Amino acid sequence: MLSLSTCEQKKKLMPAKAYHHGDLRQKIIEESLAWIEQENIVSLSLRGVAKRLGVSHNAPYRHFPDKESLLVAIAKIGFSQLHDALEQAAKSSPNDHQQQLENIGVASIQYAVSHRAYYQVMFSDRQLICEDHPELYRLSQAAFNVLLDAIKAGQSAQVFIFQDSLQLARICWSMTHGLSMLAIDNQLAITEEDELTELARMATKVVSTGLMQT
Amino acid sequence: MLSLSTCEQKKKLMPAKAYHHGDLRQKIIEESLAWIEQENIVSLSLRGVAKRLGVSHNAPYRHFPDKESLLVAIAKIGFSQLHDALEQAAKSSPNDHQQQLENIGVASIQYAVSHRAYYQVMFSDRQLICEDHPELYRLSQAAFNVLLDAIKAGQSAQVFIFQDSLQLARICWSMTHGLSMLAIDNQLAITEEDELTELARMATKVVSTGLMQT
DNA sequence: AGTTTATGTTGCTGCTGTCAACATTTTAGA
DNA sequence: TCTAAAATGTTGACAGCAGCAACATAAACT
Repeated sequence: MLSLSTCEQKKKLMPAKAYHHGDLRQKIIEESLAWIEQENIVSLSLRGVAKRLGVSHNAPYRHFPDKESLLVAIAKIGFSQLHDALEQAAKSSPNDHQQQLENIGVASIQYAVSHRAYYQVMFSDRQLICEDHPELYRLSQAAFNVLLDAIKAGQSAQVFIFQDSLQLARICWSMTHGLSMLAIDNQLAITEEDELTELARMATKVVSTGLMQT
Repeated sequence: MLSLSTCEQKKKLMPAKAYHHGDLRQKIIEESLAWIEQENIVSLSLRGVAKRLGVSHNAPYRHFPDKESLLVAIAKIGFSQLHDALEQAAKSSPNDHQQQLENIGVASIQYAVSHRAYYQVMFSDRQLICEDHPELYRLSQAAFNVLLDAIKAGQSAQVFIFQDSLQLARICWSMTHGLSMLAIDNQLAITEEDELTELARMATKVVSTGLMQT
C-alpha cells in the first residue's frame, strides 16, 4: 500500500526510483529505523547506514540533502501511520464517546511502542515539528485532529465537559505521549506487552472519566 | 564569596575545588545548561563548552570521564531539585488529597518549563536512567515516590480509587511528563507562561477527577 | 625542599556531517 | 539511434566531535 502512493511519483521530480542500487532511498529509511531499534537514535549516522547498505558514505546525499531531511521523511511516514491508526480506532464505538476516546488513546500508545523507532524520530529532541517543515507539521496536526474531533463530538453529545476542546485534547495527547515515551525509554519497568496494554487501558479510562460530565 | 564556601571542602576527595581555573567543574555544568537553552541538547559538545570557557578542549575530561558523566551529573541535580519542588507542593493542602495531587502535578510541570535545560537532560533520549547509574536512578525514584505517596495517602483516606497505586502514579507521571515535553518542544503553541499554568491546572484536575472514588 | 596529586594543554586517532569534483548509468530529445 | 542531460554513485577533502596518551604546571602534603 505504501508503494501505491509512490506510483503517483512516476515522473521525474521525485528521486525515489532505483537506478544503480535497489531503491536506495527506501533502503536508507528502513536501515535507519533498524539502526534506531538495534542501537539508539543518538548514534544514528548517515555514514553508518551507508556502510551497512554497502554504498559509499555520500550516496545518501543523492536522496536526502542532509540528515535532518531523512529524519523528517521518516517522521512524515510515522505521523501518517499514526493518523491511520487513530482513524481506525475512532471508527470503533461510534456511539460510545467515552469508549471511543479510550480506544484512540490506547491505539496511540500501541502505535508508539510497536513502532518505537518511528515514534522516537517523530518526537526526537531535534525539534522537527516546526515552521521549517510545514508538511510534517500538517501531518502531525492531522493525527492530533482525530483526537480533537472525538472530543468535540463527545461534547456535542453532552458526554464530555464543556471546556475548551483544544485544551482537553492537549491533555489527552499529553498523557498518551508521556506514557509512550516512558514506555519506549524503559522507564516503566514493564516487560510484558500485555501489561503495558493494561496500563494504557487504565490510563485512558482515568483521563476519559475525568472528562465526563458529572 | 564562592571561594569561601570552597574553603570548607578542604580535603582531597572533592574534585570541585578551583586550582587554575575557578571551579571549572561547576562552570562546565552551568555553561552546558546555558548551551542547551540557547542552542539545543543535540548540539551540546564538550569541546564547544570548553571553548566558551576559554580552556583547552580536554580540560573537561579532568572533571568528567566522558560526556555521559556530565549529563548524569546534571540530571542528578535536576532530579534533586524536582524532588524538592514536589515535596514542597506535597506539603500544601495536606488535608485535601485531590488538591494535593493537583499541586504536585502543577509543580512538576512548572519545574520542567522553568528548568527546561535540566529537564531535557533528565529525560534525554540517551537512556541515562538505568542500572548503569544507580544513584541517578535512586534520585529519580525519590521524586517519583513523592507522587506515589500522595496517591497512597489519598487511597487510605478513601478519596482515590483502589487500583494499584503504582500504576495510578505512573498515569499521573505520564501526563505531567508528556505535557512538560510538549511544552518544552514548543508543540503546544502556547507562548504565555500563565496560559501554560492554566493548562497544567486543568490537566491535573482532569486526571485527579478521574482518580476520585465515585 | 621534594614528592605526590590535581589540574590543564598539546597532539593524535577515528568517527561524523557535508561540500566539491568526478564517474557512471539511465532517461530524454534530436 | 545517437547524444545531451539528468539522476545516481564514488572519491577526496575539511572541520567539528569524543576520547586517549603524553606532557606541563600548580597546589598540597610530607
